[in-house]
Amino acid sequence: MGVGESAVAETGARLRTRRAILDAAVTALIRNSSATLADIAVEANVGRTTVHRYFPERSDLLGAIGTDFLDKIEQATTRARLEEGSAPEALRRLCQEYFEFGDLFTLTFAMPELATGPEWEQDTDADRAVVALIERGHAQGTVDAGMAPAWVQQVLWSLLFTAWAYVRENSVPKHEALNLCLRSLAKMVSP
Amino acid sequence: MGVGESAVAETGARLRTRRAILDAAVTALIRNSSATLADIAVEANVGRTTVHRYFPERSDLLGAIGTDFLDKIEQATTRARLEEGSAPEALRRLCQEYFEFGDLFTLTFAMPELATGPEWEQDTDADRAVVALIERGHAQGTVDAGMAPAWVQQVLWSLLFTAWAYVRENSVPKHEALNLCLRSLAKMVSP
DNA sequence: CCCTAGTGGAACATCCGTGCTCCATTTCAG
DNA sequence: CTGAAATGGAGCACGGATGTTCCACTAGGG
Repeated sequence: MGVGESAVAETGARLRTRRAILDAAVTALIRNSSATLADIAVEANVGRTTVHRYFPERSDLLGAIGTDFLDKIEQATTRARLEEGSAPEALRRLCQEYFEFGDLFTLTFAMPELATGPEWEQDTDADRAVVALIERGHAQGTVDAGMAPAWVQQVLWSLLFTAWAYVRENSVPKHEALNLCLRSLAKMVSP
Repeated sequence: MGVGESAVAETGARLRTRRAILDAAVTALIRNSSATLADIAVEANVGRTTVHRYFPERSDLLGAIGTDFLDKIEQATTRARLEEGSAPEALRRLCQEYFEFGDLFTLTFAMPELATGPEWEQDTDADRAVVALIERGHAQGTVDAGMAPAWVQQVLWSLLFTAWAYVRENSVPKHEALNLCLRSLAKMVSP
């Protein structure tokens, strides 16, 4: 390979394999939070050796899952356009955007170690945007002033987790859980 | 030992040791959900041998934690006297009773395997009492009919989890988190 | 006071996940 | 078609947790 290989974009095949392993890891770890690298390899239809090639140590894989999640959160937050409309409306859009990552929220609750490391220590842009949104709601009187931004944010996350658990355990259609989630959140923040 | 020893009440010392190990296990597992039996023994100020004497296999210990939790839930539910007063008032009492077990809720979220086994499969008396409470609220118009009993129950659990996480991560006094929890729940169920 | 239940510690075999190496095979781009 | 890239599989060493046994010790109840 040429000089500076580490900075060069990876070939298509490598990217695809990497994604497959990452996704398989999430699936396997949700099923059993102490899933083996061998389990993950099977889930990804890949040899265990290949997993080690992409993620030398287990912690590398876990870290990559966390970083990937962080990226998705960031993008979803952008898509929600939190500056537009009333605060409750924006919060509703955010909840809808986050909802599709429900399995990742579930995994993060079960494996707090995923959410460790430098990137998780400091506030992300998404964090700041959400806090700003709640504060805007406070200022405009559309969000209950008694509900602190950090509290609302944490409840949002755990409501998403709850919604997915509700779907799994009660075999309820996803949209129904999402609706309960949206309604519950709206009622909670309403002044 | 005499005939029927297994049915005989254990001596005081044994009961105390058993309790110590159980409590230490919860503490150690909250700190690190993959804590070693050796870690737990240290936390309990007990030899690892002793742990094995009380719980031959690791799964025995985990199972005992789950069963113990189930007992506590049961007792707390009884104390809350769910039949008395309006449904929202009773729900508030229930939340207050459950709140003290916050660490156990946290642990159960992180280790779903604690909540497996026959006792967890079927509905407990506590489950039925809570469902009946919500339904009473529906009938009397004091609880939003759109909030299904199972949903309310699950949200209650996750709000308790959230409240404790909120305390840990934002170094907020417990009573403040409890208040947020109670207010949030009350607003969600209000019609 | 005594003795017995209860305990602590050391030592041991075992199992399992991990990280690594080597080599044969497949795949894909030029 | 050809060679480099990518993969899969077997094998191996290592570490750490587990479960078990044995023995010495201590504390507390009769």
